[in-house]
Amino acid sequence: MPMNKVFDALSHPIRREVLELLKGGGMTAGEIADYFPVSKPTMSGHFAKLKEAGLIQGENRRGAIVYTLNMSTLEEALHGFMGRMGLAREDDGDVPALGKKELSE
Amino acid sequence: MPMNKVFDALSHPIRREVLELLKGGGMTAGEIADYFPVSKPTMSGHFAKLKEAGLIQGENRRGAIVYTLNMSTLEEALHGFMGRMGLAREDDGDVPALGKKELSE
DNA sequence: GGACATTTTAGGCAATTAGCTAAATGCCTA
DNA sequence: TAGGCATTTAGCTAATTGCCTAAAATGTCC
Repeated sequence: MPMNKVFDALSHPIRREVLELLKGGGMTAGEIADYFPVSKPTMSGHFAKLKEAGLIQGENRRGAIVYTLNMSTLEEALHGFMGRMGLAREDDGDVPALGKKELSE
Repeated sequence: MPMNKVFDALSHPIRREVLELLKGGGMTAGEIADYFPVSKPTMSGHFAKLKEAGLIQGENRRGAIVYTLNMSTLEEALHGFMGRMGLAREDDGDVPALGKKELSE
């Protein structure tokens, strides 16, 4: 998934909080919406943006839509950017962007 | 620094690329601007947003302004969000957000 | 102090975003 | 199939964003 859309989706605090909420498991659109002080249509727009970025997906379940987190997309974008910034995870081993020569000058 | 402003600043690809560029050391506003296909005033606006988020700082040096990266702000925001999402770094040890009881059900 | 280079501010414009209410759609269940 | 609940779409408004050019500020150096 394009990193641009992921970071765009992450730029709104409500959308970040939705992801955090879904960490605990799938929730219906209405359940999620009840956590936030905005209208359901507004929340629907936030869901659309998160879905477009590949961060969540919706599934029809008995008349309601259950949204679930797509952790791998988030992980990929975040780790991708951190890697490019030299903020790699410890188990990644080395720092390919900066070799010995550049470090010593 | 407020995480909201950091993620807002990170939402534009040019601003993320500026950070990446500054990884290699301080650069003047003009030098940075030359890397991007937009006008200098537009870049100045991007710098302002990065500065407001605490991601960079500017210093006067012989008639030019040298911007430098503030890695700790980026690290704090990114690790903070990842921690809340359960995407902790490997050396963080455990996963405080989900204990044994919740895992087994 | 004056000319020059660098960067930001001002002002303007088109597009996008975030929010709302009201209406339409989807989908169960009786 | 009709009613009802859940969700999205439509249509609107206000505010913000991102970009531009032109002008102003800031600071250097002669």
